[in-house]
Amino acid sequence: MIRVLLAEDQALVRGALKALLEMEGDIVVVGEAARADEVVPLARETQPHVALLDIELPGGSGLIAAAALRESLPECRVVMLTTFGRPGYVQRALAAGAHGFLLKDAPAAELAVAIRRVLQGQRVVAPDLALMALQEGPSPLTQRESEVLAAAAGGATTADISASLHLSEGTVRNHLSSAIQKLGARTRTEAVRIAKERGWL
Amino acid sequence: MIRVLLAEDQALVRGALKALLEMEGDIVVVGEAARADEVVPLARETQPHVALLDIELPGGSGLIAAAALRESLPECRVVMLTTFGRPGYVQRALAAGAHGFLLKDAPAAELAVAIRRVLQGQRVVAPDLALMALQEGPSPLTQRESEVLAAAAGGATTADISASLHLSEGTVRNHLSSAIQKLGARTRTEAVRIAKERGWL
DNA sequence: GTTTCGGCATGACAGTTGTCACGGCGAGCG
DNA sequence: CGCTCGCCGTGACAACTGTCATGCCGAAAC
Repeated sequence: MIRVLLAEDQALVRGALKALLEMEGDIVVVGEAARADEVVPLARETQPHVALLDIELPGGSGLIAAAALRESLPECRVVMLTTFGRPGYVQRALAAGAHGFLLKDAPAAELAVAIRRVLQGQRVVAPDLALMALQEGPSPLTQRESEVLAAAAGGATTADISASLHLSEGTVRNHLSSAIQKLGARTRTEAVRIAKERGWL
Repeated sequence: MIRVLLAEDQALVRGALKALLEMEGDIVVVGEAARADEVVPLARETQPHVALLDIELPGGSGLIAAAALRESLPECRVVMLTTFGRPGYVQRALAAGAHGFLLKDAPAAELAVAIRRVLQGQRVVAPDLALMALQEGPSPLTQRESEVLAAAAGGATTADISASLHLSEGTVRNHLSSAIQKLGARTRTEAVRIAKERGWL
């Protein structure tokens, strides 16, 4: 039997995925987590062969959970599961030690296939996503630019950002201006949208 | 047997929900739609007792599909299913003729229960959502304000909005200013964020 | 029939934002 | 070492944004 840990914040989807997996016969869901910080303790307790992690989880992202899992249970394979094909996520997920990366857009039959492949040591990435990831490349933003842009995402003003990051307003505007140019945007708002679409935020 | 139509854009989630429902024994999924505009034709063909509609669907929202379904198959009950508890959605969904409104946060067991209740003529709304909907009330924005705010959501400038809605720039700024005040925001970006959170966009 | 409200518009104003030029500091590199 | 690059800052300027006062129009409400 393949022992699977399931991390997904929406209970209904989590329950449905469990039903789907257990229809396979040779798969059993040994643990269910709704938050990122529940993953490692639960994995220690249940010793799964594979952890299926949603990338967007409360209590820290699935990426953090994947890295933590890699530390404490190196034997456990990690498959990331996510809604949007943000290409930036793929690189970050693989860097965090994930063995597979699936979209929720994929057909249901593919899930069990992916789990078996990953258990055999293969890396499984949704093909169109892999392509996109190669095309887009990694984020062109420096760390500071990302921070400033992230702070601007919620609608904060320049003054708000400068206060929260302990920078001068002029510097904040410079970083934003740089990010706007790199992303081909015309306003900070547009830059935020583009960065989010690409998974760079 | 209860005949169910399933509309959900993410194939994996759709397949998983189907597996969950069919575990019940007395429920059969007779149709699966990935887009809003597939719902009515598919329903005509498959004659379901209940349609389970995600609110966020490509090809028009689930709200539109619900209203169209109410027109062409009045016998068919409608249950909306959504990710976020945007209170504004509840009112709009009920106005569109939905009989139930569930969150994907709800426990998996609740889904079948809700379907059976709705079939018996009851209205089923997730209790915490109903409360929030009453607290928040409907959107305070006029139609024009909503349109302008929606156009601003993607990062468009005042000039862009005025062009796409055939208004003067001054008028756009007035509508935005009004929306910003009504929402208690300080910038258009913040107003967009607040309106989205409340389901008013 | 007068009042109220939403929509549309103009003009003016202060404040914010995006850009540019310029300089300084520290880290990595040939 | 000199060079580049990221980071931080300043000052200045044009453009954009948010607000306000004021006005006109049509529809709904009293």
